[in-house]
Amino acid sequence: MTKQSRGRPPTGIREVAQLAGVSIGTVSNVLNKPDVVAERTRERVLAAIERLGFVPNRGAADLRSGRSRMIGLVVPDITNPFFAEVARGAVDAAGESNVAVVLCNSDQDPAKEDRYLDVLEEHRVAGVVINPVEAIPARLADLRDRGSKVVCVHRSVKTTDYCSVAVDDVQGGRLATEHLLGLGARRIALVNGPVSLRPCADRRLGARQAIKAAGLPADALTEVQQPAMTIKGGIEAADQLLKGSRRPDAVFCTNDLLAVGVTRRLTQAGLSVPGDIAIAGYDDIDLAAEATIPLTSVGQPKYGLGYRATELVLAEITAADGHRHERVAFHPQLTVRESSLR
Amino acid sequence: MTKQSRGRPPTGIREVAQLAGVSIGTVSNVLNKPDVVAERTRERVLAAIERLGFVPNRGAADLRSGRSRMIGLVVPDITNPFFAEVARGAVDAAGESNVAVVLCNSDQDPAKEDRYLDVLEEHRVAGVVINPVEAIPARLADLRDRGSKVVCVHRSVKTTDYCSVAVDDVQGGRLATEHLLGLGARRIALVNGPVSLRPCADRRLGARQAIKAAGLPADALTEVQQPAMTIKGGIEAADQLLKGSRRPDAVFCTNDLLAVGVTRRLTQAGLSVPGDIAIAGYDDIDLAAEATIPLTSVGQPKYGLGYRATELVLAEITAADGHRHERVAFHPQLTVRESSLR
DNA sequence: GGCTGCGATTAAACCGTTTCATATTTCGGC
DNA sequence: GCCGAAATATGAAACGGTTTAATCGCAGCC
Repeated sequence: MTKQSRGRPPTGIREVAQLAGVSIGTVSNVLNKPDVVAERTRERVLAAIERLGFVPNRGAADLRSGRSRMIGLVVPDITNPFFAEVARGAVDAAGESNVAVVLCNSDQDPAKEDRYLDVLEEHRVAGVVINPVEAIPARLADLRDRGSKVVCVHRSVKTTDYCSVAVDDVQGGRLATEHLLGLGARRIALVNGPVSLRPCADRRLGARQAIKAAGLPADALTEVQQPAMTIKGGIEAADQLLKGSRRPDAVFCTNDLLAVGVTRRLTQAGLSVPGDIAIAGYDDIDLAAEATIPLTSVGQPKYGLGYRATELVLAEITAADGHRHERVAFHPQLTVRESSLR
Repeated sequence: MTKQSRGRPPTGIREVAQLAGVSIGTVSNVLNKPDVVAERTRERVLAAIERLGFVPNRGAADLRSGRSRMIGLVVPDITNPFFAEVARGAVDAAGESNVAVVLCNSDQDPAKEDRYLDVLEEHRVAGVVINPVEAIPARLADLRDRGSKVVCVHRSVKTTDYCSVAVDDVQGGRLATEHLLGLGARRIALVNGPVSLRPCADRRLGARQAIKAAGLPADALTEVQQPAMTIKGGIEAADQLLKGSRRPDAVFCTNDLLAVGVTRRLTQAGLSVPGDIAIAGYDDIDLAAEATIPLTSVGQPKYGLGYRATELVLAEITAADGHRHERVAFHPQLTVRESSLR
């Protein structure tokens, strides 16, 4: 229990040393290289530590040793369930090594990202796991020069200057489209977000690949773009589909909210899902499984993404120099639910 | 841009001092009490800092000054959207003061909570914002004795030993029930989780208060308890309601997932929501607004909870001794949607 | 002209550890 | 019982800043 009265000078390594009757160097050894100190001594020191309720000051230790037991995690928004999962994975992985994770929300704002990176730099974090706003902010180089290892997560990185962990969106697009084709669909609508976003572009590419591989003409895939990837956006997209001359027999939405919106509008219009039109979404958010018509969706191993990225950064931190940057590609996974059951 | 070649000795305060032709003490002053140093000198120093790309080592500064620019945030699970919001609020509030937030997930496991608190203690965080597993772990006292300020969030605290921020669940229960009564409901079913959970007990209490205040007999409120507060749990609860002799004319569920389940089962059974039965949920999760029948729900200012708690802890940290602990109670807010429209 | 007072600057001590060169102890072997 | 090597323990320096007491320069004042 080791109560201390408020305000008592904090117990430090020297008081432990004094109580145990050894030098402070020995106490330090007990803490860091227990095998180098004789058992009897070690026990005595440990007893003193216990008795005094001594908790080493990691900051001081880090200062002297030049190491650091903190990493930064920079995500656009922890409120986004996707990144919450990523964060969870990161924190868990770091926790295994007793490394603390500093959370930062960039809000997709380069300036904000910068500010947080400043903070991380000041704290001399050992590493940073980041979903960068821009492709590769030059800023990251500074960070690394200052000694922090950097790993990019959920963003494809061209350079081999950093480790990175991402999910193959092209494959995901292919997966969903192949599934719909397998159902017998021949006129597939792609409800997409802004293709300026890499994931949207990649998922579309995957869809096209699947169409081509199936030997179908390119116009078997028609695209509707929607600036906002929300339920409302999905509803609007569905309206467009309903207006069109040739109704599709399947819809692939590049995210689940769009898919939910589309589903809602189509059923509302009297069409049966999946009877008349099969639907697949992307991201496999909670809502997908819980929707009135459970939604087929391409899931991403979000937790794994964060976990692995953090493992990588920890490895790079520990690595005795010889470190080869790694580019890890996770595979998306298709979960088939009622919305595409025939 | 200030590039540094890999491995160059990191620029420290002394190199800045040398370049600026001043002592290191002056540089420190420029950093911490800019007004105490002459303008000309300050400019010279700032120029040197800029030129060298100097970034102060916060850890070293904290060590000597005894302060700390980090706080810990301990939540059960960042993956839970509720706590994601809280975290967002906390990070934002801390960011205002350039304080870093270390994220910890206790998983409702006292042992895990303890381990994370150890980590925070070692890092000598200035404060901790925590949603504690148990009412008030004795552990928190240790933390505080070590110098960290502690604020409890989203958990009612009996003692006045800590600041705390919580939402009034009794009021929330009352709010929802009053609303249903106002609709003309006279037989209300309460679909509740385990009342061993404080929020569940409180929300029920609020419901009862509303019934009583309306001058209705206590049995105007019937309760169905469900161990799992999930959609599936809601479906099962609805089954019980359907079996019962006197069908209720309104249902108050103590969380939204239950409510979604109940709604789904009732409509599936041919009943109209809100026509035959009005439904209200609790928490106002995203799903509530996005459900097929948008759900009336009692919302909690989650973001505000985290933001305020962090403000409090920062204030307590800064406070020059004279600090009175504060118990902040947030008011829940009812959002009426289709599920209870008449 | 000497003294005071004040703002600006400095040098040295210090924060709590780790590190490392050095000192001391232990111990097997003869 | 002695020797040298191996095993342990030690003390001081160092990490990168902040803090404090002391110093410096200089204007104002009698």
